[in-house]
Amino acid sequence: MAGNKIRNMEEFASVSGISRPTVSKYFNDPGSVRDTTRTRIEAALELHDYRPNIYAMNQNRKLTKNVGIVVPLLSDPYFAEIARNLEQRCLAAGYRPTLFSSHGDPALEVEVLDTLRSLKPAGVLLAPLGRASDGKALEKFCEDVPTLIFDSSVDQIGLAFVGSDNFQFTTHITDYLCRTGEPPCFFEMKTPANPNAHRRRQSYLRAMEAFGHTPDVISVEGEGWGFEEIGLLGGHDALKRGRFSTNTILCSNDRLAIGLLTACYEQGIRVGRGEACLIRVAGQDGHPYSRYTCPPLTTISHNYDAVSQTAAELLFAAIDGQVAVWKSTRLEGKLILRDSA
Amino acid sequence: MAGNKIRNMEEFASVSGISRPTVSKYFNDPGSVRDTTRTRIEAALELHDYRPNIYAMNQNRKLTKNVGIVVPLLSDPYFAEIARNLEQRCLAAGYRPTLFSSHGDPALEVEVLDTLRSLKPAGVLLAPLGRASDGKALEKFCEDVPTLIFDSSVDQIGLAFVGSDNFQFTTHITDYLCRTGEPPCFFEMKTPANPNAHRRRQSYLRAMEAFGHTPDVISVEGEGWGFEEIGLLGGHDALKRGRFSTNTILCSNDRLAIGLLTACYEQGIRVGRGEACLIRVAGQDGHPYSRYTCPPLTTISHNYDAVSQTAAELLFAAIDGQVAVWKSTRLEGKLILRDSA
DNA sequence: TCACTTATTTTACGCGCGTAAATTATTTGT
DNA sequence: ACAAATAATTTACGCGCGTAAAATAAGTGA
Repeated sequence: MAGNKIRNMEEFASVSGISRPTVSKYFNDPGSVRDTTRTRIEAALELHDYRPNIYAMNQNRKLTKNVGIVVPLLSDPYFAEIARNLEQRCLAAGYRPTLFSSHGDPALEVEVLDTLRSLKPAGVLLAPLGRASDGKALEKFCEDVPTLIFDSSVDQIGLAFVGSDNFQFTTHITDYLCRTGEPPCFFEMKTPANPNAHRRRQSYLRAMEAFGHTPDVISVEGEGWGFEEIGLLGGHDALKRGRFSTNTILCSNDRLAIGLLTACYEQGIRVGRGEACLIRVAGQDGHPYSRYTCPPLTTISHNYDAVSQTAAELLFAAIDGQVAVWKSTRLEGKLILRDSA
Repeated sequence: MAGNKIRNMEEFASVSGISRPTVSKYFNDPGSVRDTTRTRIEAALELHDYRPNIYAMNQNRKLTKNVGIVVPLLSDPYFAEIARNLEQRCLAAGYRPTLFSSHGDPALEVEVLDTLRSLKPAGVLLAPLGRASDGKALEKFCEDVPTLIFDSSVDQIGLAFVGSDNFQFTTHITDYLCRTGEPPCFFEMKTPANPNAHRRRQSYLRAMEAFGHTPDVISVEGEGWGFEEIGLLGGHDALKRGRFSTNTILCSNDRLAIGLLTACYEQGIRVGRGEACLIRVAGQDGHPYSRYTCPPLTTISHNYDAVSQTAAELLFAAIDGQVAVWKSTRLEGKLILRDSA
């Protein structure tokens, strides 16, 4: 570990008694050299702690071992969580993940893609901003770089899409709410950034129709990615104006629900399934904070593990040259029953 | 923008009518070439959209334009927020920021530093894990790479430390609580990961003594970085056992408070300053979600902007060769009055 | 043991750019 | 307009490694 200073691969090769090309081969794929050779290299590695210069390494390679992970908003714990999950899978597969956030800004998203391009990544795991994304730029990027789209689907671009089955999400939780009380109203943003929101509204409408109930969609104003604030303000407004036609509210996503719950609290409206409760509120996403709302939020949760595993595996397969036709994988969510509904 | 494919700087230099060394100079610092030259290069840039190969660029440079940003846990919105802030300042200053998270794991923190080292960064903005950090590894890293420590201080390492004045935080909010009601108990983790927690407890004890009250510290069990869960479980336990000697609880941080508020809710204990409220709860940090707890959390907030600005400026100054002796900057927080206390 | 396969070594080149030194061109002050 | 100061060009080398081709060595199976 703490030996002489090794300046380059040449020197390291000589102290390990192996030729430089073989050492180079080892670093590109430790499994590609003979066992005895690998052992000798790793023994030398223990003694001298040398690391190849990544800049020199990547200069002459068409595809590096880099993998870019792009999410719309890293300060949203949902994306932070899935990014962390993906990051570890990349590491485990021998790639070097780099995290990027578009910070909710389409211009930044394009900049991120440009930056990414210059990194010559082996592949990219991209969760687009959605509606606001520069579709042309995304498409062009996907042509140049093996890109797997996750979370929210934008056309049929990239290698494949992996996300959650919004139809199943909303249908399932709507069904639950109908069976256990009054049928739900649907609380959403009027102009949602994310296409999943549209699917959820559609699914709500269809599910309500199928169950023989009259749907009621409350679309609140608000731009951007401050969903809690939008839910809070829109919730206050809707509550004051008596906009909810039943005592049950299904929110388009958990962050909106978090804001709505705060609005309910501030107006002294007790939420939950208990006797003394006036309304029920449910969310969708299984947001890391949904456990800690008051009351704890009933929601339908993404299968974080399955989504990230599927996404990572599809990307790695494509990187390994396994060509496959574009496909969309949508995974089912799991209902998490808590006190809010 | 959409012109012929330029393969390298040589080709780009020829189409722009400038020599390659001058073009190289331009990319390293656009201000270092004559105005007319810069204009011509930028005109050519419009036409051919060439970007230098970053690997070749960085190979021969001792210090790159990279800046590493390391936080203990990116899924904590507090760190996500400050990381975003720092990221944009780096970008604005012409650096290439890269985000890393230690994910609460000391071993990962060391790995991150190793990775960072191989990126030859011009500088690093590092928020250590704290108590659990491998102090030796941090110190060694700081010797090799210009590193500015922020958020939580570990010895006197790196270029400087920038963070919040925990003493002022706790003293200020304790004072507020004492003036407006019963003096607070202090709710904390028994073995906090972060050294700031120790400072806050000390400050609480001192402040209570100064104000002539008897302190009461409730230290709850729990390891790791799942503070909300620790606050929830510890809160339930403490409430059931009547551990709080007054009706006011000051939490060591907002995430703990979020968990405690949920515990209160689940036990039907009304929190706030109103008539019908049994207890008051306050936090510390100004966590992005503190606005959306029920009731909204009174807290003392970091000055995010000032912390990140100071940190960034100190690092950039050091990178520019402005030597300065190690110093610690601790910025005051601002009390945010909401309904919880 | 011999032929065969597979892995390693030797040799050599090039990637794209940083950078230094000497020369030439351009700008600036007066 | 001329000398001085500044900037750009020319030329040339090297960084650390990928990688290809040919030669050699080391394992493998019968």
